[in-house]
Amino acid sequence: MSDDIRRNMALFPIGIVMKLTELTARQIRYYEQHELIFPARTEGKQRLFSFNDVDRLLEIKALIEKGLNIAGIKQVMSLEQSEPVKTEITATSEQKRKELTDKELHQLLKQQVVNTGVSRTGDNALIRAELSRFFH
DNA sequence: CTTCTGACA
DNA sequence: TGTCAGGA
Repeated sequence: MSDDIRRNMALFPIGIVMKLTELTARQIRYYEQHELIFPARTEGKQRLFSFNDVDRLLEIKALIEKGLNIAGIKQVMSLEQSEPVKTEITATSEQKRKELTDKELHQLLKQQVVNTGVSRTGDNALIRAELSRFFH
């Protein structure tokens, strides 16, 4: 797995990352404070980002744009790297939902969040209800 | 010139 | 989140 070291190899300063991710330095530093990313540091305290860090930032950016806050992103990202639960349960019904385990529910939430996005005005009842249960 | 931390008119 | 300060 020598490719892993390449991906986690700290290479670029925040300036490059800003252009690569379209995020402001403020946001990048903010996300780091909230442990969404952990860039390496030079002796002079300069942040050095790896390819993986950039990928994470892009995911974070996508989730932010879908209306999630730090808490929501943390959970969505920390859970299952894989996604066994397919679209079959996308249209979960009330009854079937009660049978789901918390793990499955989380995966389902991630899918819906990633595919649908969270409505800040609250028009998606199902997602709304579950988000309040897990993200609040 | 670029980045860093802390703070808030 | 933006932005400015003051230092590295």
